[in-house]
Amino acid sequence: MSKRVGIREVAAAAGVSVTTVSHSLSGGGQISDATRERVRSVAEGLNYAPNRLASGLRSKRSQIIGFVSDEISTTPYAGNVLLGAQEAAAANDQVLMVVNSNRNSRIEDRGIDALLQHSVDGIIYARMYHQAVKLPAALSGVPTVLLDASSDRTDLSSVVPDEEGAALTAMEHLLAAGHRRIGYLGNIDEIPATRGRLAGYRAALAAHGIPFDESLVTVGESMTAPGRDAASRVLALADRPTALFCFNDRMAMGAYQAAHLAGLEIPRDLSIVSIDNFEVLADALLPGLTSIALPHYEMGRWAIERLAAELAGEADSAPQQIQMPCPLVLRQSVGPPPR
Amino acid sequence: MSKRVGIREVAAAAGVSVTTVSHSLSGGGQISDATRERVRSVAEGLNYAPNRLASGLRSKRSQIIGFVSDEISTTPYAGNVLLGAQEAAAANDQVLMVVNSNRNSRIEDRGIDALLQHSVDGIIYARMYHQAVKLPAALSGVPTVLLDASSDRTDLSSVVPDEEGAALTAMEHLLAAGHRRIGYLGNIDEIPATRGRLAGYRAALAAHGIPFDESLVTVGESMTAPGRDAASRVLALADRPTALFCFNDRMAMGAYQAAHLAGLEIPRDLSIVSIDNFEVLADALLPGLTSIALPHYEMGRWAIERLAAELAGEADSAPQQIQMPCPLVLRQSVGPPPR
DNA sequence: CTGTTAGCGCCTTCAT
DNA sequence: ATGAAGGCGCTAACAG
Repeated sequence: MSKRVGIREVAAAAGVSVTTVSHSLSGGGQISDATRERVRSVAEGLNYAPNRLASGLRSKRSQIIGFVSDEISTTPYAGNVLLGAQEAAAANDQVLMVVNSNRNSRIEDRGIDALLQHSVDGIIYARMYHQAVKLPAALSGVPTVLLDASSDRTDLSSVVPDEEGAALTAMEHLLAAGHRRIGYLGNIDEIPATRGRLAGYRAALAAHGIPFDESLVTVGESMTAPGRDAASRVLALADRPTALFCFNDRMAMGAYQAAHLAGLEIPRDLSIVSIDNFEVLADALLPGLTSIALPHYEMGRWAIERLAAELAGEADSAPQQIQMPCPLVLRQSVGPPPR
Repeated sequence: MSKRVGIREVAAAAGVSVTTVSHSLSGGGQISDATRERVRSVAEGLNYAPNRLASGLRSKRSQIIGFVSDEISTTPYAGNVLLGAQEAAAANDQVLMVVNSNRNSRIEDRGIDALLQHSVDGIIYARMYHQAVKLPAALSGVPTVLLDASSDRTDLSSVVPDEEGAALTAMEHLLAAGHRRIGYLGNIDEIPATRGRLAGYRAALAAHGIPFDESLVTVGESMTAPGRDAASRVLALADRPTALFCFNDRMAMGAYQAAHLAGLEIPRDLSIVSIDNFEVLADALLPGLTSIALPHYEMGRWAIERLAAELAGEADSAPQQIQMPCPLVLRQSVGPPPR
C-alpha cells in the first residue's frame, strides 16, 4: 500500500489548491471545465484514491450501508439477496457492511451498534424468509429498509414476495393443465408465507368454481421428510388428487419420494408445482421440478435503491411497502391429469 | 440518530481531559484504576459510542476487514464461510465489508479498490470452492489471507480443505463396512478437489492392498444429472461395485437416482458416501446420505484469526498454509456389502 | 498519572 | 472561478 497519495499531492501536481481538487473530483463547486478535466487527469495519473474515512468524517456520509441478516448460513438463497444488494450498492458507489445475528437479539444489537459506530448511512434489515418483525430500538432514527420482512410501521419501506400471487400463479398453471383436484402440501410455521400461500390456493380454487376440500390439504414442517409424510397421507386417499401444490421445494422433494413409494410416476400420475425455485433441488429432481421463483436478488436490489432514494431525500422518497411478483419457472413436473 | 455524544462530553462529565477518556476506554496509557472505572461508567451512562471513522483516520486502524468472494450467490454454503468469518471478526471487535465479483476480475478490482478506499485493515480473499488463484495486483502490500484458495506464494496464509484426507476418510468408512469393490464417481473440472479426492481414493485402495480398477471410475460434471449418467454406467457393469464414493452430494443424488432406475436399494444393494455434507440434500435423500463435511465455517473463522494475528504482528505471525480436516457425518447410506 | 497540543485527510464555509 | 482556513472526532506524542 505504501504511502497513498492524497488530495494535496494532486493539488501540488496540478498547480491548484486542495479546494479546487476537492470540487473538481466531487463535481461540486464552480470550477471551469478545463480545470476540472486537468485536475481529474492529474489525479488519475497519480493514482489518487480518496480516503473514505476522512471524507466520511467530514461530510457525514460514509457511503457504507449496513446489512443486518438473521441466518445467513442456513438459508441457501441468502447469497442472492446479498448479491442483489451488493451490486446495487456498488452502482451507487456504496459498500456493504454485513452483520448476522443467528436470530439472537443480543448479538443483533451488538452488530447494529458496530454498524452505527462505523457511521453507516443506512441499514438494510433483512430476514432470510418472509416474516413480520419488530424493529430493534437501536435502529430508531437510522434510515432503514426492511427486506423480506414487514412491520406495522408505515414510515418504513419494505419489500416482501407476493405470497398470495405466487400461489395463484402456481395454481393457475395446474388449472390450465386441466387439473381440478389439486392438493395443497402446506407448512405449519406461523409466518406470512403460510397464510399467503394458503390464501392463494383457496382463491385460485374459488376463481374456478372448485369447492375447497379440506381433505386435500395436509401440512407439516417445511422440510423434506415431513413433506414426504404429509404427501403420503393425501396420496393414500381413495380419491387422491391429480396434482399437488407444495409450500416449498423441500416439501416438494418429499412429495416426489412419497409418489415413488406409492408407485406413482411424475408427471404421468401426479403433477407437482412448488415455490422457491431452489435450483440445487429443482434442477436435480427427476423430472425437473416446476417451481415459482422468489425474487431474492431483486429484493436485494430494490432495498438498496429505496434506501438510496430516501437518503438522497428525493421527491419520491415517501416510504413504500411493496410485494414483489414471483415468476413461474417451468420444468417437467406438470402434465395433464391422468384420465 | 440525533447528535451522538463524543469523547469531549464524556471528558466534561467525568471532569477529566479527553486524553484521559481516550486512554481509559481503550485500555492504553497509565491511568489509575479508579479514574478508568469512573470514566467508563460515565461514558456508559452517557451512552457514549466511539466514532470509528475518526479513530480509524487517526490511528490507521479501521477495524474493518474486507471480504472478497467470487460467487456468493451460486454456492449454497457460502453463508457458512461468511458466518464463520463474521463471528470471528465480531469477537475481535472487527466488522466485515463484503464485496463479490461474480468471477469478473474487473468487478473484483473495483471492489478491492472500494475496500482500500475505506481503509480496510486486511482482506480475506475467498473462493467458494477450493481453487488455485493468482492474487490481484491491487492486493499487493495489503495483509491478505486466502480462504478456500491456494497460491504459489509462501508469504501468504491460506486455508483449504484436506481433499485427500477427506477422500481417505470416506473410503476408510466404506472399507470398514466390508466393501472391497468400490467405485468412484468423479468430476471433470480442473480444480484441486478433483486431483485430491481421486488421489485419496487410490491411496485408500492401495493401503488395503486392493488393486486400482479403472473400470470402476466414471466421471462427469459435478451435478446431479451427470452424476446420474455416470453412476448408471458403473452400475450396468456385470461385476458392479458394492459401494460408490462420490465427488460431492449433488453427484451422489444422481447416484441415488441411478440406483433407483437400476432397481437397486440403498444401502442394501449399494452403499454410498460422498463429500459436502450439504444438508439440504444429504438430510433430504432417502435414506440419509453419509457425507464428509467441508469445514466452511471453520475456514471462515481461521482466516479471520490468522489475519488478526498477522495484523497484530504476533510472534507466530509467520504465514501458514494449512489444510483443514474434514469430518465424516454419518447417516444411513452405508451398510455391509451384499453377499 | 493526567493534560496540552497537533494533526489524520478531507470538505465546507467564506472571502477573494 | 479559485483559494485560505477551520474543524469533523479521535489518538499519539510530549509535557507536566
